[in-house]
Amino acid sequence: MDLILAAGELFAESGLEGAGVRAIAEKAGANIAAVNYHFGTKENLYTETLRYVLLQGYGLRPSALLEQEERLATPQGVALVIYQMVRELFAAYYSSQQPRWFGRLVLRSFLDPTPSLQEVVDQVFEPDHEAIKAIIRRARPSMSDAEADLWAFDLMGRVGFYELCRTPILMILGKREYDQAFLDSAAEHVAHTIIAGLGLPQPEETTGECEG
Amino acid sequence: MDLILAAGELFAESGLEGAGVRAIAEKAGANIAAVNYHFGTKENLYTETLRYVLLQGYGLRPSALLEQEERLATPQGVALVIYQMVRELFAAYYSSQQPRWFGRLVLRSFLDPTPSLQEVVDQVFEPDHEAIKAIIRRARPSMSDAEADLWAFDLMGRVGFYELCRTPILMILGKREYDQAFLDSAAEHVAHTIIAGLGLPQPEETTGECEG
DNA sequence: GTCTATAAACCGATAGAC
DNA sequence: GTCTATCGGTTTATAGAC
Repeated sequence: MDLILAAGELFAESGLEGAGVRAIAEKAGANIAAVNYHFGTKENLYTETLRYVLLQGYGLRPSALLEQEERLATPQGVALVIYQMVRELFAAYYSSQQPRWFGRLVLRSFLDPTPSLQEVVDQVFEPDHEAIKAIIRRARPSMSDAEADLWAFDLMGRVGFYELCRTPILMILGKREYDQAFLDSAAEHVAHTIIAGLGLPQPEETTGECEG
Repeated sequence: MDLILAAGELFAESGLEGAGVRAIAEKAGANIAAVNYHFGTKENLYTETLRYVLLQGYGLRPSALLEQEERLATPQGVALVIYQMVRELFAAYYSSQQPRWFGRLVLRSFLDPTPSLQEVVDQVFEPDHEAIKAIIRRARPSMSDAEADLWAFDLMGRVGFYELCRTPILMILGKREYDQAFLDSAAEHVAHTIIAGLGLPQPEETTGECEG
């Protein structure tokens, strides 16, 4: 197993301080000295792991949705794009196809900021944030920049919430792990309330997975 | 300075693994051995710190709002209770009167669960969650239990988001720290959209602008 | 590049004097 | 209850053989 993949899983689980290079090397099937040989320090490995997840791991980029100019011409089209984006964000964070630690590592990078966070924000989060704002502005062109910020934060925050609060949410729900039905209903709820809040018409073909 | 206050600040900043007992004792102006003398182990100190913040530090308990039976009789009253609750939650998490590390420590306790989390969830989060659900049900009595869960998660998640993502949000906004005007507008946005989403009338006496 | 051995520092916990 | 000194273990990082 690659050192970055092993490190990402352990960093996501236990944090930068909690995960040791011994455990990382052992999980990767490599020698302890390999970490130092390839990355120099543990912090460098952490930085590279975060960069890998955000720049290569995630297939989803909301900014790509902006290019669908023709779909954004009508309120129905904007609603569908928002619906699709929320569903894909949930899939990116909670799909069993993605390693489960991707989202958790991203959240940890917010609580334990390293100098590389600025770079990742500039290259990933800021463009995505602007893209979400632009899509929202298609629904309400008169919206102020500050209010568009709040709507965009709203959207991303509600997706990340179910990862951040996974443990207490599962305790409250009395479940052992999220099931697909719950994640589906949560994604539907987020998409539905945002679309309704923006005054857009609800897409009809909801429960399915919109093929465009 | 009290050991718990010093520990809370450092645990919030660096996590359970990142904060050392030496640094905690030094910040508290106490001897290293005092930690072991009063709390036995570092994990016990962490547990007591979390308990202190959640059971005594926060004045706010949404479940207390449930007792205002007469205000919950009308849609206008329910809307006002929700509005007030969101404003108070924002104040509890972001007011300069509260130590800034309160919210951060709570978030960390979700990512690095200890056995004490179950107790805190049972005593604090689960009752508050049920209280929020009950208030929401006053607005939409026919709502299913599962949908009320999602609305309640929604509310809490959007409050906590600005603490969790404080660093990237400030990077995106190009600010150095939250100012009161931004926090006010964020709280207004959350309250406004939830009240509107539940089909309730907006309270008139909102300090902000939103007239929909 | 991969491994062993080890350095140098730090950690939490504690014994024992006061 | 407070302090010093220290124990035993762990950490990251690295030197050097292969």
